[in-house]
Amino acid sequence: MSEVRVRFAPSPTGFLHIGGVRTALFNWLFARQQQGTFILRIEDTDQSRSTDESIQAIIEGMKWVGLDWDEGPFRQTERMELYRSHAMKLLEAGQAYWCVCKAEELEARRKVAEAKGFSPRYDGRCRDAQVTNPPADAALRFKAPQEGLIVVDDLIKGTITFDNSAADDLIILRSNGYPTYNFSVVVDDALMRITHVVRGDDHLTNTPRQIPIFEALGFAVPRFGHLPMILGSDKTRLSKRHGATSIMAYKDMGYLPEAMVNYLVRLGWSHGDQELFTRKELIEKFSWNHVQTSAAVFNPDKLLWLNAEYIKTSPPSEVAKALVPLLEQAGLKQEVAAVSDEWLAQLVVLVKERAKTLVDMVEWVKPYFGQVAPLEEEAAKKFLTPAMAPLLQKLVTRFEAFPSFSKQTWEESFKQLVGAEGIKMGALAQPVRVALTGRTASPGLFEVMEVLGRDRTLFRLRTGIERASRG
RNA sequence: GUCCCCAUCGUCUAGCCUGGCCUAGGACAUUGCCCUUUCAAGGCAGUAACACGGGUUCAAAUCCCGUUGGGGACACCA
Repeated sequence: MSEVRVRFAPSPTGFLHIGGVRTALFNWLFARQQQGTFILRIEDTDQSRSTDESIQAIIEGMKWVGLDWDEGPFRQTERMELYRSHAMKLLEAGQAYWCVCKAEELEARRKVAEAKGFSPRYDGRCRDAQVTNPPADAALRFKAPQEGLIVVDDLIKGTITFDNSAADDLIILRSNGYPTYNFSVVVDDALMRITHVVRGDDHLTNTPRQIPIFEALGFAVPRFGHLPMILGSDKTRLSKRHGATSIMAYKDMGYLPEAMVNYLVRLGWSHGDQELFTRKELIEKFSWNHVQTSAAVFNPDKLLWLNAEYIKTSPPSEVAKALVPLLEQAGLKQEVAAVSDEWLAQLVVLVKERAKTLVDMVEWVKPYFGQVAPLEEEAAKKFLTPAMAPLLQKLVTRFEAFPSFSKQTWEESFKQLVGAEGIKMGALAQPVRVALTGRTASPGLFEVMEVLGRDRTLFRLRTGIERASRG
């Protein structure tokens, strides 16, 4: 049994796309399950579109979702000699030939063919021309087989058959000496001893182009697996117009990496009715034959629900840690510095079933920093009325009698007052809520008091009374 | 146009390979009710799908063929 070696091979032409993350994820899961090797390879042979910032974005994104690689990142532009020498091997073996057709000519001929209703493939003009003294700007073409069948046993889609009569003589070395995608992948996948090439569905038709190159080079052909695409709500390929597609955009919107992983893996893979998976479970349970064969529509609602689940069930201290940078961004840098990690975790517990994202959570958590409750004008106007002042004063007097805060005793005392006054719970609770949090919606009152502590609770109640007296 | 892939609730999916247990299950969303000091969360209930047409079979969501519909690929992009 040979060791499993898989790779994720993005091209650095933008941010890391969530579709890319999903592809990486399936590869990573398989590698971890099989105790194989996961390789990160940057396909940057298109020097006009590749950027260093994109490479950084890929690395940053991979790290954020916790997909660690065992080898790499390799950059194809650092491996040019390898592609050239293998291309020369094909030339010497008579399996490749120089093509002197100009790019513009090819373009024009393709258009003519298309207009006549023919397949827009290369017409093979230079195939038998035997160009032995190529000009500097000649391109090298692979002599693709013209008959026979290529049968691929796809890990996900099963047996797929392609007819070689439709095969094209691909350019493998451009006139500028750079290899093309279909050639550099083959050389790299072979040299890196990749055992399973798992990539997006959009590469399916590249497979019959690549297999003959593996064979011509004398390399073992790996297994292939083609993941279905992710679609937008209108069932077209997911793009910016459907919303955020960059993985880091989701970080910024307050999503947890574990939620992203869980969502992305369930989009196209299932394990019975299970919805929530730990990473360990994912590694254990992952299997190719439960990967869906059809494309899936990206559903932001379900992602949001999952994120809320993870906010509720993740260790509060970890959620707090992820929350801190967002609090700082929201202008609470000093306030955050003044409190303990434990208190922050307590704060997370207080609001965690109300916040669906960390960005939400920032809003929920704001009222609990600082001495004074930031009163919402409308709330204050409605509940902190002169008529309420005496009642609130009675409550404060009761609370002041307790030397320290106790949820149980304070709650009992509160209810006794409500009973004695013959009013409804809400009649007292809402004004108190506004005094304590400045808002009409908050977590349970006594949980709020607990987080605030005795002193601040009393302080905010007294401030509330002042406001109420003023009207 | 040519080639390839795909087809279960609005969406993600279970079931399909190895036909009967399917009166088609779960989840998100949605609707109603319950809980309740507010807002959530939670609980319960409801609406909602095998694309269509032929076969094969005692029996088809499951196997076969066709139609339709969707997606992808056809570059000196990856």
